[in-house]
Order: sequence, then structure tokens, then C-alpha cells
Amino acid sequence: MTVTRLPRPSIRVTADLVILTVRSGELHVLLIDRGNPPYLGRPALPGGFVRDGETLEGAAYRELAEETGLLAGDITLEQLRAYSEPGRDPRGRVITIAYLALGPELPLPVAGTDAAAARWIPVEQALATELAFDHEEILRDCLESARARLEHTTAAATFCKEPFTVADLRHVYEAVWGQRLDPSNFRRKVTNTAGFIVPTGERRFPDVGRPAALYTRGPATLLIPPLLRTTTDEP
Amino acid sequence: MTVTRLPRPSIRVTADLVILTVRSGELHVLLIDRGNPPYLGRPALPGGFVRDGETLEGAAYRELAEETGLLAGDITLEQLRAYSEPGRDPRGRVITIAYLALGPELPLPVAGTDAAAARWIPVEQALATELAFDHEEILRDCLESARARLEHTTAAATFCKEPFTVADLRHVYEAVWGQRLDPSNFRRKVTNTAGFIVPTGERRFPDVGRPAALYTRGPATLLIPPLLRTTTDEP
DNA sequence: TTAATAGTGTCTGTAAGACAATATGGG
DNA sequence: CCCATATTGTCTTACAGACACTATTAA
Repeated sequence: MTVTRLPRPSIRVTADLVILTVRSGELHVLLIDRGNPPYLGRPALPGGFVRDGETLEGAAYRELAEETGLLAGDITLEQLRAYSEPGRDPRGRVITIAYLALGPELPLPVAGTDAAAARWIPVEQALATELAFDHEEILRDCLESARARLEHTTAAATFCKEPFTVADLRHVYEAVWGQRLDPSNFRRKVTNTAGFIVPTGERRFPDVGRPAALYTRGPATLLIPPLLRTTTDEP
Repeated sequence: MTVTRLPRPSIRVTADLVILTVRSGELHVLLIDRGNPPYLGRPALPGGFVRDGETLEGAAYRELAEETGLLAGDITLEQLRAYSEPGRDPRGRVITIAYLALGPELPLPVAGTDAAAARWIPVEQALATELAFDHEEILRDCLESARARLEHTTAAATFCKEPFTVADLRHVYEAVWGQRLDPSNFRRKVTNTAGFIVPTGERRFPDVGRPAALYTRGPATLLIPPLLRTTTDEP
């Protein structure tokens, strides 16, 4: 039996970012307009090639800083999955690892990058648009991941600028899940989960209605028991 | 302002497999002994380089077939995550995407591959061994992923050769979670979850004790509500 | 009959959904 | 006072954990 030396092709690797934030009660994603071929001028997820001696995480945080000015301390990126269809990039063999970030009302993206423009787009609108590459699939996968994450972790609080009210936190769930939640039951749930939110003792006085107590993020990262969506269906 | 052309290094990519099965009530993982440097003779996860025109999934299923003779129809692989530390492979820049497979009592691995040997090792023993590369970290991550998967999906049934009894299914949970479950409450849970297991009407007559009803896997993939471990702790 | 395992029934505490009731601010 | 929102409380149902109890086979 002859042992054949298998081909070990060189592959270029990118880290692409799905950066989500809630603006005016609606979930938005950061998109750029591509400044180079292929898909010139087409909306796309920010991202770029991994450099020598750089981890995927490093590349993802570098891209994040270039596009938004946000540093690693400001926001947490989480690896989602790899996309490897041979034909997915016309330039050749490119594998992309997608990263998901959840942030509070983020600043407008910085200019001066490769991208012709970078801006916040409501996710519903983004999904109705023709995105570059297979970025629609990546965005859909990240969305489902983000929705599931809210069920089992305290990640929703990272969408909130501190200090925040229980209603602020609830609005995050409502925006990401696209579903209204009962304010009373929601409050009971989050206040009974140790370490989720920590009261500051301060209050916020809105234009109308009773003032609300203010909170900061607590040390817990997991929600036990989880806070489940009511309408769950097969994937 | 000068635009610098960024380096876009070529990277080699592997798909590595964490194949788990339950043998004699204990969770086992498939390991090979490396037949080439680096880490010559050291136990490692099976896996190999992605070829031209091949997806990561394709490479993973090809490796699976080469190592075990199992085909895509026999077992499902699920992508876990990518490992990209620059120094993780002494041969140069190699990024690995890990795949997780859960299977019923699987056949002994086929011989005649690169690997000097392939065999089932209890996971506790594998974790106490010095594995090649960063495979211990990959194995730990896949283990935690498998444990979490049993909580929210019907994946545990894929560990069982059909037809199986409720006790067979319970033994899977006990092996993967490393924790005893109450037979009575476990039965109530799985039989009340629509589409998890389907009775065949047949029974199995063991050497000792009352015969048990036999089941096959049902169409459901998600467990709603989930079947949670009692002892859950922060990651 | 006994040993051993399969399977059923019951009690109890926790938590979620629905929703009423009360509190507290600004007009 | 009225409006809007925050916050508390109550009732009901679902379900998990503990565990007693019954059923069915082989030896």
C-alpha cells in the first residue's frame, strides 16, 4: 500500500464581525459599504484578514478598533463559527471565522478605513438587503446565537449603558427577541437572579411616569435557571 | 495618508475530531498515536488538513471515514470552534477547527491510516494524559459542549444503538454528566417530551430484572423545556 | 419466594404566566 | 386631579426532586 502525500493548500483566513446594538428600541448591526472589489459598494460585515503572528481573536479586536474605535475592554467578542464553502469568496480560498459582539448604544463608526462607509442598520433591513459574500447567512446565524445567549447568560446587560433601569434591560430583550415581555414578571426574574443586576440606590426621573431605580451589571455571567423565550421552535 | 497593503499570510487549516461514545457506562474519546513528528507517538485527536475545494465539514467527514469507517449518514458532526494561537503547531501557522461527534457504541477504529494506532480511551484518562498540541484544551471544550448539548437537545439518543430502553438513555446522561439521575423522574421527563423517544412496542429481556420497553429516536431535536443538570457552576 | 430492575403515583417546593393593585413622579 | 410608568402582590399552573409503591421477569 502506497502512502500518498496529501495536499495541504494554503488558505487565507478572515475574522468578520457582527456587532449588534440597540438603538431607539430596535436592534441594529454595523455594516460597511465595500470599498474594494469584489462586491464593490455592496453592504458587508466589517472584518479583515488575519495577520502573521496574530490570533483570530486578535484580528477580530483589531478590526473592531479600526471600525468603531472600541477597545477590548469596552466590549466582548465571542467566536461564533467558521464558514468554509470553497466558492464563497471570488478572490480564492478564504475561510472566515465570525465573531459576535453585543454593545450598548455605540458611537458612530470612525471614518478613514478601507470601508467607504460604516453605519448602523436595523437588522430587519439588513436581512432584506443583498449583502456581500455569504454575510446574510453569517448575520442570521449570529442573530440566533445572540437570541439564545440572552436566555442563558447575563449578556443582555452588556447592551445597556450603565447605570440602567430594569425597563432598559427589558427593552434589550424585547428588541433582540422581537417580542413583548411582561414588565412585572421580568422584574421578578432579574431581581431574583443573584448577581445579574446590582442596585446603585440612585433613581432616574423620566419625562413622564414614576422614577425608576438604577442598576449596574452584576458579577454573574450565567442565568440559572434560564430566562426562556415563550415561542421556541425547531431550528 | 499612505494606504499600506496589509500582509495576508497563507495559513494551513485542519479539521480535528472529538468523537465521543459510551462504552460500558463510561464516556470514551477516540485518540490516535501520532505516526509523524511533531509529537511523534503522543496521543492526539484524529484530524487532518483541509484539501483544495473541500469544506471544513467535508474534511471532517473524510477524516471520520478514514479513522473509523463511519459515513456521514451514520453520525452527525457539529462544528465547535477554531483554535488559532500562533505557536500551537511547531510546523508553522496552523488553525484548527474542532468538530464534535456523538455516537453509539462504535466499532473499533480501522487500521491503515497515518496514525500508528487509534483506540477508545475513557475521557478521564485522556484528560490525565499529555496530549499532542493543544488537544487537551480542545477536548475539554468539546466535553463541556457535549454536556450542555444534552440539556437542550435530544442528542443523547444518538449515543444509543436502536432500539434502546429508557435506562440506556439514562446511562448516557449519567456517563456524560458524571452524575446519577433518578430513574423515575428521568422517565417522566423523557416520556413527556413529545418526539424525543418513540415506543416500538417490543421489549428487551435482560438477564435479571423486569423487561424494559424499547424505543427509537423521535423527530424532535430540541428539548423544551430543557433537561438541566442540577449542579451547574460558573464557567 | 427472592432479587433485581421497570414503571407508576404522590407530595412538595420553585418558578413562570396572567393580571390586579398600589406607588410615585410630572402635567 | 390625571396620565404614565414603576413596583409589589396574588393566583394558578407546570414541572422538578424526593421517594414510596407496584409490576414483571429469571432463578
